[in-house]
Amino acid sequence: MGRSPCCEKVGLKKGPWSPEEDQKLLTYIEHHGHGSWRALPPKAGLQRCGKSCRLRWTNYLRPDIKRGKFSLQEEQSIIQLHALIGNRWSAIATHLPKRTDNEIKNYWNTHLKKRLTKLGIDPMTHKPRHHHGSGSGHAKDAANISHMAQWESARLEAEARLVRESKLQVISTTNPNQLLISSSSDATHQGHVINKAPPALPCLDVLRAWQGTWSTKPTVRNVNSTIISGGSMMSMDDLESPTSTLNFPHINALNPPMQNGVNINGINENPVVPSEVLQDNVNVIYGCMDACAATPAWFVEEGTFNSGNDEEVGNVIMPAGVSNIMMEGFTDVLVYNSSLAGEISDNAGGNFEENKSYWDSILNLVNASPSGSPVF
DNA sequence: AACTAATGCAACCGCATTATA
DNA sequence: GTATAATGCGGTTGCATTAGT
Repeated sequence: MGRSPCCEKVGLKKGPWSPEEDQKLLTYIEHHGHGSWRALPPKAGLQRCGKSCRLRWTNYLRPDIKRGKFSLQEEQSIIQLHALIGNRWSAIATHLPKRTDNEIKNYWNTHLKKRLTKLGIDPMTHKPRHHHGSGSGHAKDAANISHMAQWESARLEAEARLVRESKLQVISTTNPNQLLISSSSDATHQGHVINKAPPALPCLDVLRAWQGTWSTKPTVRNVNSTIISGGSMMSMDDLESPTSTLNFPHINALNPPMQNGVNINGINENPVVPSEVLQDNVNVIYGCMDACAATPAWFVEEGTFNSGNDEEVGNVIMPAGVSNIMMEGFTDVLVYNSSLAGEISDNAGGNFEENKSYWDSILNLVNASPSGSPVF
């Protein structure tokens, strides 16, 4: 609630840290841990406020920090995650090992934002800037709207997840080759087993997963945004986002009734997956979020759901690099039914092919234009 | 060589959120 | 339930360095 008084106290040093100060802080934390940051400075012999010490430690002195040039993959991750969750630097940082939120934020503001701008991409919306006089402007606008809706829906789900996070329980991963998805109401029971293939895609690489999805199932055109989530099914109506301005009437109209929570849970002999949603061989996009992250990020991959064989809801391709820890956050399954896809697509005014092209074009531009290139 | 502009980054500020008494 | 302290987080600033003229 109240704001803590910080560096307003007179006599405390501000500004750049000297090597001596760094050494004092480092030595103290190595021996005692940081404990209460406020209490630390006098104990460590520093004329700094606790906040300044904490910042210096977390952004600079911490031993597990990688410094220096960002790799292409890191750049791509930042762009993708930023497109997905916006300026949530700490959340983005959780997916870039050894990088601090401050460093990522600076890198975005000083490098990536400018690059995207020069490429004609709005760094805030991640969509191409409007070109006047374009003959296909209307179609592109429609595609952009569709794209925005897709990602916004994912983002909304992520935000809604934060709200519900304390209520959700997840997962057991005793066998790395099995997924157990538990409901929030009964996390201690055995989960529903989903056999999975060995990891094949980069962890948290949303776009690559997206691309992989499309390369394997090119005929599917859109998603029925029914979300099966930790024991409760959500429609877009359930999503809580103060920032959202989008509505999805066409999607809501297709959602099945909400009274029965969807539960892909082993304790339930008869999983409450509405038949109109999960039918045999229905396509499934698995949304996977990292439970360790302050903000969830989404893996997107697909498999085929076979309701007739609970032990073999297989052919599921899990994103590569998904560790057991990450799998602990595997709480969500987006389900789409290709038989409904055309209808939704028509209503939405765009389709997945356009979105794929959109992301392909961005990544291709970025890939083709490393930091040193004149285009930047 | 001197000046100016641009750039990069560490650090600060202040609001929001969470923890605790 | 409320007030306060502690911490987290994103936006911004200011300074050092580099590039350009």
